[in-house]
Amino acid sequence: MRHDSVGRPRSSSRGILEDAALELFIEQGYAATTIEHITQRAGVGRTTFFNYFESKSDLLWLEVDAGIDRVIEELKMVPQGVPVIAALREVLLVVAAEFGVDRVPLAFTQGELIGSEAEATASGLTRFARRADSLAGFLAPRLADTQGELVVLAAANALAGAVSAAWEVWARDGIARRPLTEYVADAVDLVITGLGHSLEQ
Amino acid sequence: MRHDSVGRPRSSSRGILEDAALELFIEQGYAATTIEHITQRAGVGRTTFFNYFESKSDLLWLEVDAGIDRVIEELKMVPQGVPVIAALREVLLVVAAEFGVDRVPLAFTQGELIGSEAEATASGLTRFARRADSLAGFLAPRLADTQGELVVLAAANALAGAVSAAWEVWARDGIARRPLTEYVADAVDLVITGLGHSLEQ
DNA sequence: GCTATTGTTGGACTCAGTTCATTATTACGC
DNA sequence: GCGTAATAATGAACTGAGTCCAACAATAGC
Repeated sequence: MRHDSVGRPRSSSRGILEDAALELFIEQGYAATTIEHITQRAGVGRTTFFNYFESKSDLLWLEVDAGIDRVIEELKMVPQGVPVIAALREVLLVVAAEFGVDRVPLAFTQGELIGSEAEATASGLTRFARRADSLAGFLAPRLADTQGELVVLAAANALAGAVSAAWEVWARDGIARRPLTEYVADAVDLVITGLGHSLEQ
Repeated sequence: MRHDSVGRPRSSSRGILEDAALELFIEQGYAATTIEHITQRAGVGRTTFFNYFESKSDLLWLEVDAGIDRVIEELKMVPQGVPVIAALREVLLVVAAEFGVDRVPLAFTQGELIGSEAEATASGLTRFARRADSLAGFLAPRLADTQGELVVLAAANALAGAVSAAWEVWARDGIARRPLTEYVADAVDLVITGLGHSLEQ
């Protein structure tokens, strides 16, 4: 069988587990649903769950994880010598354009059902970290000549924060939401052009 | 209530637990230390631990938590009408100045000992979230007239990301570290003046 | 068909974190 | 001092996530 980039098996069990989990989350909420429930409904053994997901909360962030994967892919293809920030912005927008209303993360749409707010926050932040890491990995070699570690990390964190805010507001805007691209553009440009410039004077 | 060896009463076990935990983390690492170990060494019942801390990982972030508390306090005292971003920057620098080399979070100094990298990341990100929330709480009422939710959240997240990067690099710089204020100033200014301005052309 | 690879499984385990009713300690009014 | 109300400490029993591992099943390639 084939494996994806994270090294996890890819077969039909994954989709079955996702479907079972979604049903149960809607029926009884996230907190009340145990991994055992999910695997029982999916008709597989409990251990199998951990072949496909690292934790229960992974199920809430499938789309965000996919988005981050795509950003990493696209960043790999950016040629050297291109203006760094502009290229990064472009990649973030291109990937955002791939996410329509059918790809809103469960974490946001089922927010009320989750119950354990802390766990949702913590698991969401794991995505923030991965996003920040991916951006730092892109920036570091391209800025190392001129900038120190602090600048690279601060820039990566700030951009990751902006993109996270974009996803969150987009998801929360419900049926009235505009395309994700617009949210990401606004948030990222705020950081790129500067808070001082945009908000004050 | 417990008494120490001299027989003097102690109003709370919190300090004892912190000390016991620090010892054990250094002796055997974070992952290998259970809450039961900590409470045993502290001479206290296991349940008592949860009277003082929400989770084991809280012990890694005591100083960061204190810093966020201080920022929240200071932000409360900022008068209305003051330039928002400038005031915020000032508060972040003032609080950073309170943290000397004796207040480096265990999360960073004992990083190698922690073992469970994922848990350290996740617990650290909980602090990021609280920091972002505190900044958003400050910005929201002051920008609501002119700015939407996205701008407020993106700005808060970006600044929180920058400050987190500052703490991290400061902590990692080891014995050669300069004052935390300098790191925070650089990181925050990067976001305030804009990545485009600072990093490109 | 044979075999190496990859996927699935259950069982036993550790430990964080929760709940709750009970008991110790302290603070305080008198 | 004495009694009492508030607060802190405690143990016991529980839930459930996540890990480890050895056995077993399915499959692809040959």
